[in-house]
Amino acid sequence: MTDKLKTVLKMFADFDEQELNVLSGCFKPRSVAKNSILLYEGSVCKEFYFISTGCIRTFFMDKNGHEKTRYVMLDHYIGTALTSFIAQKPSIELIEALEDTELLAIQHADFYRLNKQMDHWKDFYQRILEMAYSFQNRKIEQLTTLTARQRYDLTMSETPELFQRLSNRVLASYLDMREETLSRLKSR
Amino acid sequence: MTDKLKTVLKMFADFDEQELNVLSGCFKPRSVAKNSILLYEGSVCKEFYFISTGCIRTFFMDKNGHEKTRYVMLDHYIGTALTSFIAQKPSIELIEALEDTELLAIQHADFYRLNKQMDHWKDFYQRILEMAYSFQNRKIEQLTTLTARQRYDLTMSETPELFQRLSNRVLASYLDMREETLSRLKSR
DNA sequence: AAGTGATTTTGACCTGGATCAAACACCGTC
DNA sequence: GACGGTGTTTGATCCAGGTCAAAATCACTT
Repeated sequence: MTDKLKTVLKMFADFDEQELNVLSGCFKPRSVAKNSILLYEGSVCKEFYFISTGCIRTFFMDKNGHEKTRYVMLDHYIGTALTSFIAQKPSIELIEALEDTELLAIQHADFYRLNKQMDHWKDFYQRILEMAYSFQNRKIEQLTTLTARQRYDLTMSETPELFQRLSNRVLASYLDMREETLSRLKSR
Repeated sequence: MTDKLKTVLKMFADFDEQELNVLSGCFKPRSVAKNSILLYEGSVCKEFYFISTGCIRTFFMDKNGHEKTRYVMLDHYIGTALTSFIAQKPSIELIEALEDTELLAIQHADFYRLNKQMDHWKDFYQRILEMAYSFQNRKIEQLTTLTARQRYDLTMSETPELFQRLSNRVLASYLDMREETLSRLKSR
C-alpha cells in the first residue's frame, strides 16, 4: 500500500529512495466507513490524503441547503480541502467518504515541516498547487460557458468512472445541476 | 517604481535587500496602451506582470463569442495567465490592457531559473499559487451559489474600485452576466 | 454643432433548468 | 413477501437571466 504511495509521489517530484521512506513514515493509514465525515464545515482542515482504495469528496452547502461537490478523489488520488488546509482557517467545505475507503493521511504540521526541510517536498507541493489551480480554472471555464448537457457529455467522456461509482445525487451536485435534471439528461 | 515592486514582493516572501536588487533587475519596465493585447488566445504566456499604474485583465471567449473576465489587475497587483504560464502551453485566456498601463514584466525563463536558485523565490511562488487557488475556489463558490444580484452586491462591497474603473461591458463579463442585466441591476 | 460610432439603457419575449410534488424502483431486514 | 427507507424518475409549473431589437446617451472628430 505504501508502494502505491511512493509511485504516486514520484510522479510529482524527484524523490530519492531515502526521502520516500521518510515520507512513508509521515503518512498514517486509516480506514473510513462509507458516509463518514472527515472534515466538518467550520473546523480547520489538518490533514492531507492519499486514497489507497475507495472514494472521498469535498463539497459545500449553498444557501438553499443543496450540496455542491467540488472534487472527487478516487483510488490513488491525493488532495484535501485545500483552502482551509492552506490558511488553517475554518473550512466552508466538508470532506466525506463516498465508499468504504482505505487512505493514508499526513498531518498539516508534518506537511509544513517537510516544506521547510525537504526541497523535493517543496517541489511536490508546488506541483500540487499548480495542478489544483489549473483544475479549478478549467472548472470555472466549464461552469460559465457550458450548458448542463454539455457538462454531462464532457464529464462522461473525460471521467466516465464517476458515472459508475457516484450516486446520482452526488454526480448531479458535481455537475452543478439538480438530480431531476441529471435524470432527464440520462434518458436523453 | 521599483520601490513599489520591492514593497509588494516583501509582502509575499522574506527577501533580503540583495535579493530584491536581483529581482528588480529581472523585471523590465514597459508601457502598454489602452486596448492593446498582451497575450492572444492560442499563444504561450511567457511573462509574469507587476502593474505599476493602470489596469489589465485576463479573459476568454465562450462559444457564443461573449467575453468572460477571470481576473482584473489594478495598480500594484501581480499576476498573469497562470494556466498557460505554468504549463507553457497555448493559452485559452487573453490578456488585455483596459487602461494605459505602466508595468514590469519578468520572463518565464527567468522566473523558473529563480525558482531553482533562490529559496525565497520558491516561497514567493508558493504563496502566489496558494492565493490564486483560494481566489479561484472562492469564485467557484460564488458562481454556483449566488444570484446575479448577489454577485453584484458582493463585488460592490468588496472591490468597489472595479465599478469605478471598468466599463459596463467588462464589469458585466467579470460578474458573469450580460450587460443588459448589469444595467438593470444598477437601476435597482 | 453636426456626424459617426461605441456604449448604455429600456422594452418585449423566450428558455434552460430549478422547484414542487407525486409516483416508482430498489433494496435490506424482520 | 410485506414494509419502511432511500434513491430515481416523471410531470407540471415557474422564474432569473438570456436574447433580440430599438432608443438614448456619450465621446470623438472634423
